[in-house]
Amino acid sequence: MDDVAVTVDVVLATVLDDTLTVLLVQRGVEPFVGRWALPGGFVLPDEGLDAAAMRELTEETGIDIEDGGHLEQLRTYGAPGRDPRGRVVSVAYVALVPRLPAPVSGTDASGARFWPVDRLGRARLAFDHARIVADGVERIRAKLEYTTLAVTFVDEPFSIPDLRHVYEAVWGVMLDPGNFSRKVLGTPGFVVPTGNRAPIGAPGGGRRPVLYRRGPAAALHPPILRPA
Amino acid sequence: MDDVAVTVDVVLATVLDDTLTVLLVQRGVEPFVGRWALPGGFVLPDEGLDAAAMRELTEETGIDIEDGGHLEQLRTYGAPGRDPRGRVVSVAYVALVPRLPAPVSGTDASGARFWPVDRLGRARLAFDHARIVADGVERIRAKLEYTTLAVTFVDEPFSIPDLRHVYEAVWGVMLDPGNFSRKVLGTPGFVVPTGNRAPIGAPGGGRRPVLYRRGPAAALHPPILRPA
DNA sequence: TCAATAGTGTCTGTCAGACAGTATGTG
DNA sequence: CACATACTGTCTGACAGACACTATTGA
Repeated sequence: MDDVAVTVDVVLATVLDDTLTVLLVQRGVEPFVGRWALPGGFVLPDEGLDAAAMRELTEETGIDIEDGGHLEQLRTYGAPGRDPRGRVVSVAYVALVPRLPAPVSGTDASGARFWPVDRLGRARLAFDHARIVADGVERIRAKLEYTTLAVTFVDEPFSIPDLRHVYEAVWGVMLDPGNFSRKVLGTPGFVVPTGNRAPIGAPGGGRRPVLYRRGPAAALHPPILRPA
Repeated sequence: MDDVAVTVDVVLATVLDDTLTVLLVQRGVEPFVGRWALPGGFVLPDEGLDAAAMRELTEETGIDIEDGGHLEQLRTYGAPGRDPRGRVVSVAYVALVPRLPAPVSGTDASGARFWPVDRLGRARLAFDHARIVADGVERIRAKLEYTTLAVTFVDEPFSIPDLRHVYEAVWGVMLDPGNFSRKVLGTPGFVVPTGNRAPIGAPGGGRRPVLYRRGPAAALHPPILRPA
């Protein structure tokens, strides 16, 4: 009755070069040697699921979710046959972090890099990880609508246009700068002003935007909806 | 590494007497003998998670989700110590069904009944099932906003006021009959008219409402939002 | 100077909610 | 008749999206 193994897998997402990307590791062991996969691994006997997700992420990539990041459970994948080694049930997580130092490979992985989510057709992911990534990306896109999670993708301090670039990258659309600015500033607790403006010398010219930090609000009322 | 057991637990909800209720079974075996708990049990070695949820529901209560019901994964609970028998990770599900025949007790359960969700303080649920029920109820309340799931709570054919009573029961609020009717009929594919009206002889008098069946639409654009 | 960007003002169409008014049923 | 319920009409305030306009910067 308990020859079932439980693993965690993490869809770690960030915005790089105005593109939504997820972290994949190249597998160094069987099965699927050399293929790209989500960071993850077996849950230890006395370890909570969230703790396991954070530990595996650190072990395989050197990334610590604690500083400014966000981690939440996505869903659980348990179809028989999804892992050739036997019955493996995987609890998937989604993690969001600001721009990062380059990930480090861990013991079980021979490489790690961020992949743009719209270039994943090339990656030939191991197991059912393509499906898990797709579900995770959709979760992220949906959550930007009615939560303030977008701020976990930017470093402080940030400007309203920085935040807009996050929405544009994640949703793959262009938003009206004026309407977006009004919307964010009209939501109490979304961002708090620092009193400063961006330093002189930014490329392209233009008025220097006001800088903000993350606010205390978590939910968004009213939501910022994706264009139809 | 795999002395972890995987179970499924099901929050089966229905609307009875204009009240949202969930099905609980009284445990007949240790641990927590005599306490109320969610129907559920161990996943079999070659069984998918969804299939396990349906099987356990039928075994413990005699209820088959197939006819007109809805089943979806809720989330996974895996804190160490949540089950005194050892490490047990539980994949929780939410199920919605129309009014039902009385549930039958199964082998592992000495009783089964529907509990109104606002009377669960009395029930002293086993394990962490109080938390799971709370999460499931919140999922249901949220999903009524932007999906057509409410129709899975009513028998066909049904009237717009029937559907409104579902929303009122689940959300615990009163809705404006006129605005609700306009909203539902203005959403293509939510309901399809049968051409009939409710039979003469309903209690309370009043104009006979038009009867409908479930429509093909799953999502709701725009959503029906809970009042603030 | 021109080009680019930040942010405000303003208008318009859509929609939610309040509520009046009409149609149709029971007692 | 009185009364209850179903449903339509209509108004108002909030908001999204389009877009003009001003302010501020680099080249």
